[in-house]
Amino acid sequence: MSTASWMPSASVGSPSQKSQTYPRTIPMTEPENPKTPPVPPNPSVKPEAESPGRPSEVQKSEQELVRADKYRRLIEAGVDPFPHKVERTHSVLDLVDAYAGKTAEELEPAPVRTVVAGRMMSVRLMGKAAFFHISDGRARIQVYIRKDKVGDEAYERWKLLDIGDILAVEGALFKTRTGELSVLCDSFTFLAKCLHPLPEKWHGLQDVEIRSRRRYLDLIMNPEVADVFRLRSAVISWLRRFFDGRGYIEVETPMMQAIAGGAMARPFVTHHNALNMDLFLRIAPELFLKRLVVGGLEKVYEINRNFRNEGIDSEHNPEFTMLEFYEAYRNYDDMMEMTEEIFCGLCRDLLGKDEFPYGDRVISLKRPFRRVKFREALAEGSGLPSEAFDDRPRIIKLAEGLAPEKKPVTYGKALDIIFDKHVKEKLVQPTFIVNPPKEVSPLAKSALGEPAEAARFELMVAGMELANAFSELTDPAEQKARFEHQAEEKRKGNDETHPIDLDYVQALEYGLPPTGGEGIGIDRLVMLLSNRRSIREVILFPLLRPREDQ
RNA sequence: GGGCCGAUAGCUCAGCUGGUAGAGCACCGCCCUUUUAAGGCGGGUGUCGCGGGUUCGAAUCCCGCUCGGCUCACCA
Repeated sequence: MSTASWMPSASVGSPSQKSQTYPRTIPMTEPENPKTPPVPPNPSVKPEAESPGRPSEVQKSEQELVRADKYRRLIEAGVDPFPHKVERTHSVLDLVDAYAGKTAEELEPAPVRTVVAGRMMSVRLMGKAAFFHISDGRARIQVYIRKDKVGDEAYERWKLLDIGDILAVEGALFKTRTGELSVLCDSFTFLAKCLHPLPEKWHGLQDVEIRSRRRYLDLIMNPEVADVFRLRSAVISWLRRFFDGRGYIEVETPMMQAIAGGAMARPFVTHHNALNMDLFLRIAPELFLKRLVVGGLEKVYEINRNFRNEGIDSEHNPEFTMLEFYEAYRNYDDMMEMTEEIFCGLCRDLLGKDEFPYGDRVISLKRPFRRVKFREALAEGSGLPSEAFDDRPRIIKLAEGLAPEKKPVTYGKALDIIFDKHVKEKLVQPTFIVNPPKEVSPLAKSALGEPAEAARFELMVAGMELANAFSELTDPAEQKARFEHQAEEKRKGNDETHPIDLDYVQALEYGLPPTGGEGIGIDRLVMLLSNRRSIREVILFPLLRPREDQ
């Protein structure tokens, strides 16, 4: 939303003019605007507070008109509408942490003076005095304002504030009769007007759509939402410390790529005008990171966005954050060790325990995690005997029955389908699914002694795939053959294939040392640790269709 | 993209087989100087998501659309 046209310009509120009468009537009706809605019949609202001029030409509600009018009266009373700064002595959290535990007797002899600022979240007005709470997002504190303390003029001006307004309060700390830490207000400073009513104090903001579209409102009303994003930030900095401490370097590889490789997914297409070429937003950084390992950067990691042009649901957002890391002279067994260290370390350091709830289950992150071969997991989850998986036509037929729209179904793909349908959701406790079929892993080495299997694992927790790692395929000829096989699959109508990247093959021809690589989906990791069932709860601004009225 | 469900006051929600919309909070007026979901008295502030249709009459029934949720497909 652009700046509201009815807002006073900066000069209007400048200090030199602050004692003058506000020179403009507010709000201004644009005379040529025939859509200006009729004035609602409300005798309590002054006529000049009506006829809104919001750029969107959306009619203001009664409460918005009241707020706009109070704001105008504040400015007319000489209040700077946009002050530059306020010197706080404490954050709200500072005060609560330091003094909430003190008794009235401890506070009284030497009252602590404070200047504290926040958003007014509730008001209890009692004639010549009032209590209200202010919040700065991390904590809230009560303020007691008395007419005989601040003076008649200031008290009347305070009454022009609404729930949602931001102000600074100066005064001394005390405890009320009921024992609540409070600030006895000597004076206050207006800092920002909230021109819209806030959601209800008791139920708050529930509407999932509004919570995502106007995340700021969600954050104002639902403090636990901010906790999720603080946790997300802590997860990412923990991971950076982890890798930095092990001699990894953090790198950034292209977001815009001529060939969208490193995974099998549909990319977004964009266009470069000067080069007159289409480019793809990356679906994975993998092939670039391994080029760096070829170049001698033996330990690299990247935490960044990937973009996949696929469906949206509670586990998928078109842009999502991925950690990928590669270490030379390692294999996937080493990556399994590291994965355990990462998950258990995060849990221990950020949650302070090795168990936590997820939905109606308790997830227990204790080393070592269970390790199950892909085929054994299939047998376990599907109820079929292990030998049944040697009967290839039978397995393909079974998979075709489970997912009739997926053609052609190869043996490897059939195993994948059965896994997704029968096994995945049963894997609640952390489980490494080891050695999936090679043909769905075109960038991984074959498992030692098992040519049909990939030297790869996926970590499943709470039915979600949290990590995916393998011993990287380093043989350029083999890699080229795998790419060509993918292209052949594509010609057969399989749209889940990896594109040929001959430049990457050339990099391999210079020699990629044995390398272990892994990807961890940050969004899902945060979902897990914060007990959120939807990816939209851990992404500040998830993709939504735009709305005209927003 | 398919199926199911939803959209009513600023917010959270009621509203039956069709008869011109209600509650709590918020808001407005009055009273109230230690309240805390403050309290008392008075006031409903609405394009019932949008557009058609049926009907004497539609929030309600039918059709189309928009946005969202769940789910299936796709994907991580």
